[in-house]
Amino acid sequence: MTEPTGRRERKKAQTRQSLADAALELFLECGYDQVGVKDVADAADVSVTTLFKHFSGKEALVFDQDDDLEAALVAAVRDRTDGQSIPQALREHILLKQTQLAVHATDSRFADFTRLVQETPALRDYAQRMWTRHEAALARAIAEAVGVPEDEVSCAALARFALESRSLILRHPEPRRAADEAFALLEHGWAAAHPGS
Amino acid sequence: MTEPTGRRERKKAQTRQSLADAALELFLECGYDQVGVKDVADAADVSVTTLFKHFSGKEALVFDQDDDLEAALVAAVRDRTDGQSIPQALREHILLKQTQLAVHATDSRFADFTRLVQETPALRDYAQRMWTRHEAALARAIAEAVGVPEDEVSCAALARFALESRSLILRHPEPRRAADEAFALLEHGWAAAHPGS
DNA sequence: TGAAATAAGTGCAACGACTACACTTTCATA
DNA sequence: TATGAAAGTGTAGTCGTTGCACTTATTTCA
Repeated sequence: MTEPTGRRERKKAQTRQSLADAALELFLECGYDQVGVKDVADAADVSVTTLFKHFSGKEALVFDQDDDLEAALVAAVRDRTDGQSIPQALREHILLKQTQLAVHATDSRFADFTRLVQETPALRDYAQRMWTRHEAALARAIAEAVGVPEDEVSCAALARFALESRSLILRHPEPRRAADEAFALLEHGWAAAHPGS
Repeated sequence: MTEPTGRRERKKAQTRQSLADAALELFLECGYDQVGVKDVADAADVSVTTLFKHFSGKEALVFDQDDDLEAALVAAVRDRTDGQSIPQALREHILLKQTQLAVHATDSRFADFTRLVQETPALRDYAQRMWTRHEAALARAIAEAVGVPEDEVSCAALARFALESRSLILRHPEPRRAADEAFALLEHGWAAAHPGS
C-alpha cells in the first residue's frame, strides 16, 4: 500500500521528492526568503507550474508529511495508557513528536531543519496552522474519550490550548520544564471539569 | 494631543481615513477577495503607493486602531477589582471588547464588520495575530500582578490561552456560555498553580 | 497489439500584493 | 521668502501563484 505500483506513480513521487530535497537544501543554505520558487524548480529541474502541481505553496515545500499528524494526535488520546489523563497523554505526544527529537539532535539535519522553521516567521506560522488545523479532530477525539457531546466547549478548548502550547514549549530553553508547567495548568483545569479522565 | 496641530497632519489623517472608509465600504459590498488594493486606492482618490505609505498591508486597512489593544489588555489585569481573579478579569475584558458588541449589534455596521472578518480567512488570521502579538506584554503584566519572575511559563501560558480563547468564543453560537466554559478551565488550572490571585 | 483515454509536465502570459526609485507638490518654519 | 521636510505620484519591477493551451509519457481496454 505504501509501494507505488506503476511507473507513472513512481516518477511522480520522485519528482515530488526532488522538489522537497532541493527546497530544503537551498533554504538551509541561503535562507527561506532569499530563495525564490523559481530557484527551487530549477534545482529540481522541473517547471514552476509543475512545482505548484505538487505543493500548495512555497511553505508546503518544507513540510512534506503532514498527513500522519492528525491520526497520531487522535491515537495519542484514544490509546493512552490506563490511569493517564488526557492532558498528560497530549503532553507526552507533543513533547515526543516535537521537542525531544529537536533537542537531542540524533540527526543534526533535524536540528537545522527545526532552527530554520523557528527562525522564519512564514514557516513558524505555517507549522502552527498545520497543527491547529487538526483542532476539530482532536476535540472530537477528546469528547469521545470522555463520552460527552462533541460540541462541548471544554473539549475544543483543551484541544486548542494543547496545540497552542506546542509553540510555547518549542521556544523555551528548557522544553521539558515548560511543557510540565503549561500542561499542569491544563491538567488541573481539565480535572475540575471532568473528574477522573 | 489627539488634535492634529497643522494643516499637513490634518490632511494626512484625512487621507488615511478616506482609505479606511473606502476599503471597508468596498469590502463589505463586494467581499474582501473581490476588491483589489488598486480599487481601494482609486475610490479614495490616491495612488497605490500612497496607500502603502499609510497601511502596512491590505489586511491592515480594516483594523485601523490596534494601538489601544495592548494597553487595555494590560490594564484589565492590573486594575481588576479586588477579589476578581486574573482569568476572570481577562474573560470579562475579552467578552466585553469582542463579543457583546458584536452580538447585541447596537450598530448594525459593527455586526457587518465582524461578519466580514469572521468569514474572510485572511482577516480572521490577521485579527488573531493582532491579539497574539501582545502575548508578551500580557504575560509580563500577569507575572507582575502575582509577583513572580516575568519568564514564568505559567504566566505566558495563561496569556496565550486567554488570547486564543477569543477566537474560540467568537465562533460559538452562545459566546457567553463558551467563554464561561473555556475560562473555567483556565480558572481552575491557574488557581492550582497560583492560589489566591 | 494498437488506439484512445488519462495524467504529468511544459512554457507563456497574466494577476495581485507589494517595493524601489526618481520625481513633483505642499506645507512648516527659520 | 527661501529652504527643507514630508506627503503624494507614476512607473517599472519582484515574487508567489494561477489559467491555458500544449506536448509527452503511461495506462487501459477493445
